[in-house]
Amino acid sequence: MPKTQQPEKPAPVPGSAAQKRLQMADIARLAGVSTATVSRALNRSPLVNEETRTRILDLASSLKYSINIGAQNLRLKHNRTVAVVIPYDSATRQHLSDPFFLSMLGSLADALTERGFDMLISRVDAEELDAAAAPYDTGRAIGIILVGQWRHHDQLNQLAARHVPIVVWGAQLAQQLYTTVGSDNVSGGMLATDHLIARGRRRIAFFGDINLPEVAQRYRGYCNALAKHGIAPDPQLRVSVSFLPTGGAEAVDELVRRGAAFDAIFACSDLLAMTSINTLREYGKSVPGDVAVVGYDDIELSTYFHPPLTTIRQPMRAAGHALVAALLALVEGVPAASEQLPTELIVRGTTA
Amino acid sequence: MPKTQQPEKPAPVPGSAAQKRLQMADIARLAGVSTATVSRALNRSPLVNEETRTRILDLASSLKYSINIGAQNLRLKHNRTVAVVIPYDSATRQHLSDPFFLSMLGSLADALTERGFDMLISRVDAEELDAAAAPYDTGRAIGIILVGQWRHHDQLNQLAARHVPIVVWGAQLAQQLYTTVGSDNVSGGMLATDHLIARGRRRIAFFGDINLPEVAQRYRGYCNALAKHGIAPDPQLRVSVSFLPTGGAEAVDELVRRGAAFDAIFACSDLLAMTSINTLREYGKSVPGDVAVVGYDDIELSTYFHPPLTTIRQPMRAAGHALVAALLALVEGVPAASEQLPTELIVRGTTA
DNA sequence: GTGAAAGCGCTAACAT
DNA sequence: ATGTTAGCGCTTTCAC
Repeated sequence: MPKTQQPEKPAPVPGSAAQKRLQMADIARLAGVSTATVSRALNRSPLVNEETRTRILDLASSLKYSINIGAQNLRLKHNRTVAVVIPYDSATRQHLSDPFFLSMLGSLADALTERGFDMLISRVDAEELDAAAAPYDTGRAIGIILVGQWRHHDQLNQLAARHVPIVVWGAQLAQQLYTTVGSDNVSGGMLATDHLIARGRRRIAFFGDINLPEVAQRYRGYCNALAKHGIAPDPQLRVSVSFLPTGGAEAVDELVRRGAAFDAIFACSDLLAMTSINTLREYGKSVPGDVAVVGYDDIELSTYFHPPLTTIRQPMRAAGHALVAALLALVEGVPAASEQLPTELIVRGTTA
Repeated sequence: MPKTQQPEKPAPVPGSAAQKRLQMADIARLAGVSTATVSRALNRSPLVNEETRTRILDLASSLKYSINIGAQNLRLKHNRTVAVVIPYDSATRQHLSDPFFLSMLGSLADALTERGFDMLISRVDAEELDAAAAPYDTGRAIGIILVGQWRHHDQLNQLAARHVPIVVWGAQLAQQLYTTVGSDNVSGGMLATDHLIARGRRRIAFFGDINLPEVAQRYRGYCNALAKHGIAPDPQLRVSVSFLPTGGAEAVDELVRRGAAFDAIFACSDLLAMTSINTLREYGKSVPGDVAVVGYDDIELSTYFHPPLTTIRQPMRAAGHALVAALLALVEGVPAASEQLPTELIVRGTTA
């Protein structure tokens, strides 16, 4: 018996790996060489004889042998996994209802795949944000991409101070130790508001929770644009509303309850814009006739909504690539500057 | 020097792990014990002295030490990672535009998290579906959950024949070696169609690509319901259409081009239903007045659409749990039966 | 060109 | 109650 010890129980308990997985030693035995040679052959080392190499490669592929990445990682102290963390609201524990997130996940998956990285997804309670570092702390992932800054600036700073390689999708803030990638929210807010003003609207409502940094910046852009045209922002027209899908109805109801006159809405997400438009309709208001609406994100459905939604596009593909590039820089020890991606106004039917 | 060898270059290359990560030996040294004791303390073994245990635990937590899961997995031959694979259409390489997928990912994330599993996401070319097994083959994951059966029955059977633990979200088919979890599509199709008939509709169009197994089953349900009321399915009313967001417009256009009279539509996804309704509007047709519409999936937006969408709900939470439960059974070597989850008719405005 | 041996960070027999 | 030791599956020096 070449094997020495058999200490652990071999029973296939829940979560245990499969039983009889082929390993390098098996290939070595079958090829009549040592595991060292198999390893070299598999890694295309020039040291191994042409003939031996092909023999081993053929054997491995006909047996569908794949090298065990866990063991390889351990030996190489390598890792090609990135964790993508999505905070969820612990109060509602609701599913991500915004298609924007899916789009972001898709972009990240693409960007990571292109670079040969795997993507580990985890959801963490937004109130326990330092749990976000777990995949890094345990060595599962080389770094963290956090989608959704919420209002947890301080916790994120703490993570960065611990030297957890982390990149956050969100707004760039003062006193920020971590790297963010986001779209230029101020300019997004301005583009939307400028456009509405150019369409002759003056009573422009703002829908969004300005406690969220990104929304606060969009609001700043909104105010800038108003100021540029000598319009004072009317607090009556700012409705604080969550990103939940009920937001649109709540916001329109609130506006009506306040008795505020308005001829336009700038909503901080397309979903919010769409549900707002549906609610406006119930109040007998037409879009864009009575009320022009601009959304944010340019989710795919916006084109197919009725009327097609004017919106601010965030460049999702670029976002995925920028997030990944920044994270990999951090991992290599290169400080990564925060980045603001350009936003773009997409004019469609809701402001025709 | 206690260390023996220093063979590899320590340069932080791309993808390399961070430099100076704390490990068990460090804690052991600082606590003045052996690594075995640290290991035991960390695993709450009753063998270690109360006082020692607390000392070690305190030390570890104050130093923010986390055990290296890769090494632990290797030693334990354990693994608590499940791969979720989402095929994409290689032709369009398009992002998943359907919120249904996000919802599914959310459910899976929840179900896996509850059971203490991590979720690795990968996207594979739908034409290269055996690449789906890679995370399993390389030992990264203990099994695969594939969301989106498409038309790759044979490739899936091959994977199952290789004993890859795999569970597929989709329809149950004949000659199937792999386990599926899906909703009861036949009954879903019947519920939708029965409901439309009960509302007095007789010329019910069917929108969906019946090359997809799930859609084929829904079509069967549709035909059953029609037959039950002595209505012959009119081929003119079946429009084959993809799940892309342009589908609704294309399908309605096609129907109009055919000159087919219709007073209802059963669409195989909510997205399809919504874009169809918008297109109907462009043709001056009212919903539900001229045309009643039933969708499928009950995505969150359906409630907030205008008019709110009547649809067939697939139980997403249950789906996530069922998929995970089936996979874990397979991993333990227990054959897992395919499962059909009940569907439910949700009546809203589009069939009022 | 190939093999023997050491060790990545951890756990569990087996001592003591 | 704790330490010693072997080894999970792999890669790489160092010998031959």
